[in-house]
Amino acid sequence: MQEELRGQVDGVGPGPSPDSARYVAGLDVAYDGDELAAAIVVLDGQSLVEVDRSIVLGRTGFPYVPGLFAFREIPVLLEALGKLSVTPDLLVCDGQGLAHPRRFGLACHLGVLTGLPTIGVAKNAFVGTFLPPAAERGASSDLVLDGEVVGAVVRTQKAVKPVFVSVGHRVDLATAVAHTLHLTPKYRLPETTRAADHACRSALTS
DNA sequence: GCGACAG
DNA sequence: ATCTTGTCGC
Repeated sequence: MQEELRGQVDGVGPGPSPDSARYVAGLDVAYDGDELAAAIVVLDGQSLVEVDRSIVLGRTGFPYVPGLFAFREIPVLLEALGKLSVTPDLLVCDGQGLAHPRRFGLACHLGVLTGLPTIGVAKNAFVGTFLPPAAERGASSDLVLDGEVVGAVVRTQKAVKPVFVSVGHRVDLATAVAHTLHLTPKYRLPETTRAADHACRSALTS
C-alpha cells in the first residue's frame, strides 16, 4: 500500500510559508495498553495561541511495527481531523515523512489521504545518515538515504538534541524547516506537538 | 546471520 | 510509546 500511495506525494509544494499559515495543527496519540487517546490541537500560525482542538478516545487496532507506524495512528487521527471545526493550513506530524524506508512515513500518508499540506518532525532518526548540525539554534544538516536527501537534522535550541524534519505532502523541505523553527521559539519540539502531546496525555488520564 | 528499528 | 530514579534549573 505504501509503495502504491507514495506516487501521490507532492514533495515540491512549496506550501504555505510560516507567515501565511493561518492555522497550524499538531497531532499526537497517547497509549495505555490497548486504550488510546488522539489529540489534534490547532494554533493560530502567528500568535501560536490555540484556536481549536479535537480529542478521540479509542482502542489500538494495529501494533507498533517500525516502518508501518502510520497504520497504527492514522485511523484515529482521521477521526479526530473530522471533528475539527476549522481546516488547518498545515499538519505537523509526530514522526517521519519521506525519511522512511519506502519514502512514505506517517506525514506523507496523512497528507495523501487528507490532501492537506503536512510535514514530519520526529524526535529520533529512523533511516539515513547525517553529520551533527552546529550547536546554534537554526543550524541544520542533510539527512541522507541511498545518496538522496530525505530530510533535515535541525537544531531548534542551542546545544540541544536536534529534531528530524522531512517533507510530508505539498510542502518542500526548506519550507518544512522554516515552519519547524517558527514553531520552536522556546522549546526543542514544536508548540503544536507539545500542545497535542499534553492534550492526548491528559485525555487518557481522565 | 546479526543488529537496528519513527512512536 | 511507557516506566523509573535522580539531577538541574527557573
